[in-house]
Amino acid sequence: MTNAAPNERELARLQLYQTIAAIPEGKVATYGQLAMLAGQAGAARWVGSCLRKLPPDSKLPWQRVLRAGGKLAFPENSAAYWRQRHLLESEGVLLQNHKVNMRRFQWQP
DNA sequence: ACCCTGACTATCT
DNA sequence: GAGATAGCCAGGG
Repeated sequence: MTNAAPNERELARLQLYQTIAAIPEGKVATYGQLAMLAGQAGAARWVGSCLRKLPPDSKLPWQRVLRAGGKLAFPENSAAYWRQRHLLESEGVLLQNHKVNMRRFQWQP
């Protein structure tokens, strides 16, 4: 370890993973929401970077993480978009006009 | 230390 | 309601 200070950052990352794992099937959360729950309010982009680093075989329900407006974070023409969309729909999270109705599907811990 | 990038957001046209 | 803009945090070159 190069850091003398105890890694606040890594601790937050673990808490982030833990929080994401707690999102129930059929519900979704936003990047900003998760950042706040992980004690890193305002760090929505940090959440995204953490998810991007996840290994392909991760058990984490990354598909339940959406943008604030209910849209997926990927462009609609990308493979990742449809991968995530199919996963969500198989859990009962439906999309209308390329976005999820947050009023209905957002997780509220 | 500086600059750029990104699985982000809120606000204003 | 769809773009453009400006904040935002953390990483990496």
